[in-house]
This record gives sequence, C-alpha cells and structure tokens, in this order.
Amino acid sequence: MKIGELSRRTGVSVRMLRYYEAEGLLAPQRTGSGYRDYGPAEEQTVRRIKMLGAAGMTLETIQQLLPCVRNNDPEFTPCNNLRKILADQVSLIDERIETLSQSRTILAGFLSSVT
Amino acid sequence: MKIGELSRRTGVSVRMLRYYEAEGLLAPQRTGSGYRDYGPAEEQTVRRIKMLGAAGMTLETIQQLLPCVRNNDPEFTPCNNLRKILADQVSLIDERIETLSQSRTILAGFLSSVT
DNA sequence: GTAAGGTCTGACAGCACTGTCAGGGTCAAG
DNA sequence: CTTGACCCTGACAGTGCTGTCAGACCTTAC
Repeated sequence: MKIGELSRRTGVSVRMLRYYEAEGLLAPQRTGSGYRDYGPAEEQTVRRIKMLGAAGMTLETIQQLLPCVRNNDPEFTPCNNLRKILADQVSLIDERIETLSQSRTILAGFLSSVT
Repeated sequence: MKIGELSRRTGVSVRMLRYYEAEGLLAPQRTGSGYRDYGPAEEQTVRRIKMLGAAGMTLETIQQLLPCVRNNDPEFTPCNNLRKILADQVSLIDERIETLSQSRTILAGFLSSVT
C-alpha cells in the first residue's frame, strides 16, 4: 500500500512515516516511480513503533528494540539486551515520576502558603 | 555585583542569567560601560526563579508568578490568579505523572512478557 | 602598556519530534 | 488530454531551554 493509506490505517501522519524511515526504523519497497510501497509487515512494525512510542520511548531506543520484535507477531523474540533496555526504560520513567513528585511537593507547599 | 559573581553565588550559569533577562524576568542596572549590575533583590529573584524552575515551571509561567513574590508586598490585588496558576501547575504535573504511569504499565507488561 | 580575565552582543547547535510549505513528478478517471 | 488527488524531496519553524563560539570592549594589576 502507499503511504497515505498506511497513514490512515495506523493513525500515524505521513510526515512521521517518512521520518521513521529517515531514522532507519522502516525500509519500504519502492515502486518504479519512487513511491513507497508498504506491506503488512511494515504496517505491523508501525503499530509497534506507535505502541512503544506511547510508552515514552524515543525512536532511537525503539530502533534498538525493533529487531527483537520484527519477526514473531505476538511476542518479543528474546534479544540479549532486550530485557535490559526495557528495564532501563522503566527505571528512566521511575526517575521522571520521582522528579515530578518532588516538584509537586514543592508547588503544593507554595499553594498551601498562600491559602 | 557583576554577572559572574551572581552566577557563582546562585549556581545559575551566566548564559541563563542573560536568558532570564531576555525573557523579561530580570532587569538589572547597567554600569556606564554596559556591564550588568545586580543587587541583593535580583539575587533573591534568581533564587526564586531557580526554585520555581525546579518545580517544573517554564520561564513563561514563572514570569506570571514573579510579580506576586517579588517583594513581600501586602497588596495581593494583582495576584488574584496566583492560586490558580499554582493549582494549574499541580494539575499539569499530575497529568504528566499519570501519563508516565501508563507508560510504565505498558513497559512493565512488555518486560513481563519476556521474562 | 600590556596581559589576563571578565563582560558585551549575536548567532549557531542540539534535543526529539511534528507541522507545513514549495516545487515538481505520478496516476487514475473523465 | 486535462484535472485532481496523491506522492516525492528538501528545507524551515517551533518547542524550552542550554552550551559554545566569535569578535570586540572593559577593568585590573603588574
């Protein structure tokens, strides 16, 4: 399928589909006239990128992870560092939550001081 | 005092002190030769900016808030929205924490699926 | 008077995307 | 054959800071 249809089917903008490719996360076939031609495998990949992105991962991190999920549909193929990457991501999120919680405490303090 | 000393005393880089000024959060005197000349009031302001920034507020938001804390002015009239701004910020942080928590859940799911 | 160190302005770079526009090619239908 | 929808590449804008560099001026001390 062409890029517009894939965009419609996945909800990812055309702009971002091209960006995924520029960042090395997708490599669709090209038609004779240069149009990108995506297959079902690519569509699945895009859905995975979207899901991992929703989990707050950067495209760079997703790119590292992608080879581990490219093959088998339902589950991850265990790569050596897959667990480490995921665990690191969870730690990263925990750190961010902790930082935000501290900020919240500070602001709540200000708020109560003007009440 | 000059900008370098203020930087040393507050731990805010010279670059950022100038940036604060460009964004309208500071307006130090100038010497005859054009050097910025900060007084104790400015130093206090910088410390407040730093604290509010640590609470995750953008400079734009801090700028709105600053007139309310600039001097312990008994006049609250122009700061009727102080509490609202603070409350909004807390809500914003809560949203971000919620988003991160959802991301965490997704990632933890991935992690358990490869365990 | 000269050397060192501080300061000035202005501008470019980088993050991690995301939108948008320009200028031009392709394809299907009427 | 022309129209309209779609596609291509490339580039600029904007976020909210933050570092760094260039070229020039000021100040202090030796």
